[in-house]
Amino acid sequence: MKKTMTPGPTPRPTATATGNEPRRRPTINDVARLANVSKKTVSRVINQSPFVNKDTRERIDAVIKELGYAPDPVARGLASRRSYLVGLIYDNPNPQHVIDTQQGILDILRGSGLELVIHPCNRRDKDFLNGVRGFIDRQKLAGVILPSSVSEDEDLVAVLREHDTPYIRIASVLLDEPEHSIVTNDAEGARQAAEHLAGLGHKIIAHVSGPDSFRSSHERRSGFIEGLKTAGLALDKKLDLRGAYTFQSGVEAGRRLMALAQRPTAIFAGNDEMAAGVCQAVRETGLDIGKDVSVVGFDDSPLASRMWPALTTVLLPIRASGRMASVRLLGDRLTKDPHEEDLDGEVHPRLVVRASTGPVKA
Amino acid sequence: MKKTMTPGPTPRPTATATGNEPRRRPTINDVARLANVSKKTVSRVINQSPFVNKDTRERIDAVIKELGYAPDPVARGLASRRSYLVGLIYDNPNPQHVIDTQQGILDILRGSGLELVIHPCNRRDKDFLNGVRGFIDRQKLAGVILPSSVSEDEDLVAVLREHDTPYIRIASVLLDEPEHSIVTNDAEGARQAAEHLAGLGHKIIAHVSGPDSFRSSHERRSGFIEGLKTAGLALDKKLDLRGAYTFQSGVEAGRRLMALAQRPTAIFAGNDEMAAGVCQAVRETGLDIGKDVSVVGFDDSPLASRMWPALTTVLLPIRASGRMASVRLLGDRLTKDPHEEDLDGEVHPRLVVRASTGPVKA
DNA sequence: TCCCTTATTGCTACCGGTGTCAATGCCTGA
DNA sequence: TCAGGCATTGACACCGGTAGCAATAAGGGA
Repeated sequence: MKKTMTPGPTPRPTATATGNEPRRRPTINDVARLANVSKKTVSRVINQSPFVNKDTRERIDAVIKELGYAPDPVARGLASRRSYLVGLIYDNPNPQHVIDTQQGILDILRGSGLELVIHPCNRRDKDFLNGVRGFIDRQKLAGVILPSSVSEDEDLVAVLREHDTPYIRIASVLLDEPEHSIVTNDAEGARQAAEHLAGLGHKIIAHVSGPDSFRSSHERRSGFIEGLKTAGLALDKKLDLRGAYTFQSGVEAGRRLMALAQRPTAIFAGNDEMAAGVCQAVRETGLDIGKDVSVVGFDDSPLASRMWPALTTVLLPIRASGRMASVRLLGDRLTKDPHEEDLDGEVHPRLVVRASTGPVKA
Repeated sequence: MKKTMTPGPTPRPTATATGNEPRRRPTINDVARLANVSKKTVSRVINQSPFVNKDTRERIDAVIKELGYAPDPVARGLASRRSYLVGLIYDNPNPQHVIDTQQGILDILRGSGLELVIHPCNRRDKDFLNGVRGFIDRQKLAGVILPSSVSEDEDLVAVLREHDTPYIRIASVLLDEPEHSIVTNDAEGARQAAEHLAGLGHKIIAHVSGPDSFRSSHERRSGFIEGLKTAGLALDKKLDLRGAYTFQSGVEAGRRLMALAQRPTAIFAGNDEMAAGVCQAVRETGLDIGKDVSVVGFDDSPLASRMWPALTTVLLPIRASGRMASVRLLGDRLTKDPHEEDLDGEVHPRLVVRASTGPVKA
């Protein structure tokens, strides 16, 4: 239908031919012209407006398909004052968490025309809020997802509200209205860890918790204590240490525990990083992990399965929480219907038993 | 100059007033009006056009500052047919690589008004190219960065060229014109590993390489062989195994090596994942890592420093390569001048000696 | 003094969509 | 037969910038 009559060489095979000319993407105007309607009507069709006659809609859909037309998200963003970008803000975290969250979000975004823009930040940096402000103000994000590393920051959330940016917080407990939250129920996982250790006959059990500033530290600790209680045990004050979710802090806590007159026979660390550190400290003492001392972590990071002996830990379904967050955030803007299980607002941790735990020595 | 004379109600307080009304962002029109110039001239200023009178420029800059104006990237994207988004496409995430690359890119993007959009993919999926095509066609990316997991895919690169999307490939060796490449010189690091082991007196040294399909596997292997040669050693065919860059493949290769009549006293694995697997296999035999058998990895992943004993490995400056790629990709679009060291087109690996290697047993 | 250059700047038309609101056609009840 | 209501559709302005080119002012040489 185009310049097919030119007598010259290379007569451009078919419609999809890619000569070396610019090859412009079809626009809404092209569709409108070919379907013989106004662009507004085409716009209605691509936005699934119910006020379009069935025949008209079919005709337009046919043209869209023939042309391979897809609306330009940039233009849509400008006109509607809402970009087709989803923001992910996070702080330094555990790489595996980041990756899993990204994957989860993308599981949902894929095919919807939305893209994921990432924005790591540093909450200790006093300028971090301005960075975030710039980010969400510049791009008019379709929404923002806040994983656990930043979801508890009320100042951050205030900024989002201020800019009318929809958001979802992923956290160990409910922090907000349920519509804005995905709950990971960390306490549940810790409880399982406690029951597992108690079930192996351990009585002298220690805990190394994460930093005070994270809600998850408290949740994991209190879930653990609760689990112990169920088994008729209590957490001795001397065996209740605080770490910082880092490997090094795990090493230090482990050393302190190993130096005690009455050493624990089992240790539950608030995450795998610290658990790995604890293992190192135990080894320094010449004791065997899984035999002399059982160690449990939290997260099921890649580290856990690659350590020697492999670490018993609590698997937190981060990727699933990312999917749920996206579904909740975008709901109506998604093209395909989400899976049933992603509609739920919470995930449940699960204990993964490996070689780092064993029955208490007689 | 505005509608100040209207007698009606709600005379709209002042320009900067922020009641609780929406608080509209200033636009180029606001700047133009206040500076008493046309928007085109303001546009020239924000785009650093040289054809603006100095006084005019200063006046406009002052207004911009006063208003806190920042151009809307979406509108700019629409008008200029180039978004302010940088794409990162990658496969197979070694999480740490992904994170480091993202960080490196963001080190440079930060403050430039550009954002990072991520697009993980699966090269084994036959539809992956279409996914990528949709991605770069929809968003008109300012550019794309291809880290080593995808940089060798010529079909992918062809798609980028086809869509006139600028790109940079990060790879172990030069794959393209230098302007499109960042080179990581993996061979160099492997050579250091060989020299280290030879220096410890090892003679019977094995290698577990990555999969054939990655250039980096060959580079690391041939660098290693070269290093051995320098030390007067050669890589025995029986000790030259192929893995898949996965933990499990490392375990398997390690077992095979441990089953040999003449066991190697040192093993160099093509990455840390496999090295961890090798360590596990060695342990199964009852031998001690670092004493009976020395093991060297490649990447310096978090795993390396958290293992017991900590792994001697080759640190690959991934983050720096991400920075370089961004600088090369965006050059002129960046607001602040890049650091000297980020202008270089290649990074150099470095051996990190830890506890998994030691002198050969007498 | 006048025409031609060069330096600046603004007018106007887009980019590819969306929002508002009026217009059109047809059906229904009075 | 006529007004009113519902279902559809389109005209037009606008989102916030950029691009091409004409317009205007100032400087220089003949």
